[in-house]
Amino acid sequence: MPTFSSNMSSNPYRSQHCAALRSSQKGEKVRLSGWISRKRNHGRLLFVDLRDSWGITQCVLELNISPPSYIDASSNQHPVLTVREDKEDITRSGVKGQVDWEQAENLGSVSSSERIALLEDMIANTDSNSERLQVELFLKMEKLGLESVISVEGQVRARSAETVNQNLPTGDAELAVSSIDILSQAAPLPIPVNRDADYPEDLRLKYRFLDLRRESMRKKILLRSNVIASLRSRMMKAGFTEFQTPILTASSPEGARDFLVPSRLQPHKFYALPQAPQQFKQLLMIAGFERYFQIAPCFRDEDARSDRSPGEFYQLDFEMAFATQEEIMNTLEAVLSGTFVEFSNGRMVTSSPFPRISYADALLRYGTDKPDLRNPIVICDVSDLFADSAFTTFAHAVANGACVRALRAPGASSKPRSFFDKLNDWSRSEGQKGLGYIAYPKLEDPQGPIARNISSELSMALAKRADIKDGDALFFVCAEKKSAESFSALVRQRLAEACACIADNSFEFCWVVDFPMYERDETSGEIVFSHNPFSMPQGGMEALTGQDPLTIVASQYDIVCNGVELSSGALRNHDLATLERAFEIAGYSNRDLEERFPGMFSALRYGVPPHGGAAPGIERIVMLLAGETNIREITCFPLTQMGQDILMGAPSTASAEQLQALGLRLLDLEKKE
RNA sequence: GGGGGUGUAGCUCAGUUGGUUAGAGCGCCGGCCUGUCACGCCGGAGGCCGCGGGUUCAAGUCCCGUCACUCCCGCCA
Repeated sequence: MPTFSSNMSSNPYRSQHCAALRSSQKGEKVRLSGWISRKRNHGRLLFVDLRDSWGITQCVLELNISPPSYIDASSNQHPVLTVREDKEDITRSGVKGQVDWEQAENLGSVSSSERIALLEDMIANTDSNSERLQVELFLKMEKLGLESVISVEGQVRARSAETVNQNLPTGDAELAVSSIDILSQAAPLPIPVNRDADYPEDLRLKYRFLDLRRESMRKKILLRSNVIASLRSRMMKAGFTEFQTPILTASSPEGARDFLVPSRLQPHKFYALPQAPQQFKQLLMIAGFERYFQIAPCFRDEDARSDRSPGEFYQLDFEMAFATQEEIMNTLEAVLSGTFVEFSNGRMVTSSPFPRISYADALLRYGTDKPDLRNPIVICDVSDLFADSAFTTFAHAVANGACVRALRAPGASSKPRSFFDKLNDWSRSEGQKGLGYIAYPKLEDPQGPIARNISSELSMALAKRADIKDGDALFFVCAEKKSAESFSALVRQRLAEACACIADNSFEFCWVVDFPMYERDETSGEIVFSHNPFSMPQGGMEALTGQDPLTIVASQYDIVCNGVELSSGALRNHDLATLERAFEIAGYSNRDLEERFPGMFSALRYGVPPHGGAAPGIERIVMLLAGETNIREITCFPLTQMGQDILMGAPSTASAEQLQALGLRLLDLEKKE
């Protein structure tokens, strides 16, 4: 909670904020401003929870007035009005004498305007000025809708022991209101603000300014801000300088669809919004700024997912010159681990150094290049063990090039038969031939259809390789390599959930390194860049000229937390000849390179320091720390899945004048129909 | 581009095999209430059942189409 230290003695709205009230201020005169969060009206006692950016203070109004002189003071009725059925008779001037307190309980109701008129009359007939003010004040507050903005003045009171609210920092005090300024009245709310419940996405986005007033949303948005501040200060302490790079620019080498912005001064030409400041940060390296960073907005015109906004997101983009891959990784590791520890709230964070896993190992052991290490299950290859085995289904498949992967399910041997059958059915629904298993209630007593078909030596060998303990079960995925990898990743997740062995209160980091530089495009059969084309291949020019391209690995590294890829990074290919060769392998000529990346192409000829960097996604970091799986929950004003801003009405059509200025014409699609 | 989910009061939701006047909680309006903190109690208003078409004696309910939001695949460091 930030402290509020500015001197407010001259501020007309408040002398302190709503989180600061304490019983030690008893008797002090205080002015507060904020939103009416809740009201509790007891008829002659009214509580108002006043909320500002910092917290909540309970305000109290009381009606503690004696009846006016024309009322029989001995009657126990209070003077806030009830009137007779023959209310037609009642006029402002004629109230006197017609208020019949003896019969009040049997009387009908009056409209609120009548009530106010009567009260006004009563006030006029009241001798006491302070009582008149009390009634006025009470009515004024009573009428205000939730979320109206007011400024109140009053005296601080200590609450009696039994009325202290332990849930509020301000709970031992309250403000006895003596005056109210209505700054802005609120209409009835389309969505409640003072409750935490689920509301339809479109409604929340249409009234995002209300949605953001909710406590849970405030917390997440503030967390985001604090995380960014922490990242920024850690980067600066590590000697990095923040730079701004253009938003209106040319296409960058990331592979996504660009957002285009038409140029007015250059008709029929377009800017692209940056998919990442990749080229600019490399140009800054070449310009001699050796440690660059930026909380960089990035734009990619791709379809949304729950963890991926349609269009824009932020990265902690950084780059270092004269640095080795290890130095870059250590730098980022320190920043991320420090930030995660700072905001972890007691959750475990992997201690440095984070484990390093090769891309090939990751695919073997976890079936994915972004492993969730909270899951203790490790996949192992058992193709060789089954190759000449009596279990012919696997033996034949292995002979035909498939592989068999084994997954240990801790403690699953005691699960009922239906557990194994259901998993088998599921695997078929996922397009697999099945999901075989051996249950090991005791290591030397393997159970199940596969176990009956193979030698006990093989059962033991499998158990040994998979590190089976008494009570575990071992599952087998048998498929062509790529399919075996991706499916065993699903099985690994599913088994962990079934066996409840995922630690959900920790942040498990790892690095994945040695990514392949190239891969074969499955449809065209051609060799294409597997990831970032600007990465330096390990072995440099030698590797590019003397090696099968598909065996070349790049100096590229991903950092992964709980199965979420936070960032990829790389040493960049800073040598023009090597870069040209790298592109040549992927089918690009020097001319292609020069035309697509003229700035980089030119700059690489004038003295380039070896450099590299990475760019962790801000939203992914915040989502992990906030425990959210949906990016809209940590974004102030997100777009819908279809890329619309419901609140602001974007995207919208352009006027004919706007289009004309851009040299464009409206395509009249409607007329086509 | 493809597949799934949802759509009933201002909000959250219930609504049986297709069958009378579509319900509840919250909110709103009115009444009562001096220690609440999701205050409580009583009463009231509020509905194009997303939209369009179809089947039927009869549709919130079944069928077809469509729109919006959403989840996933494709796509995307």
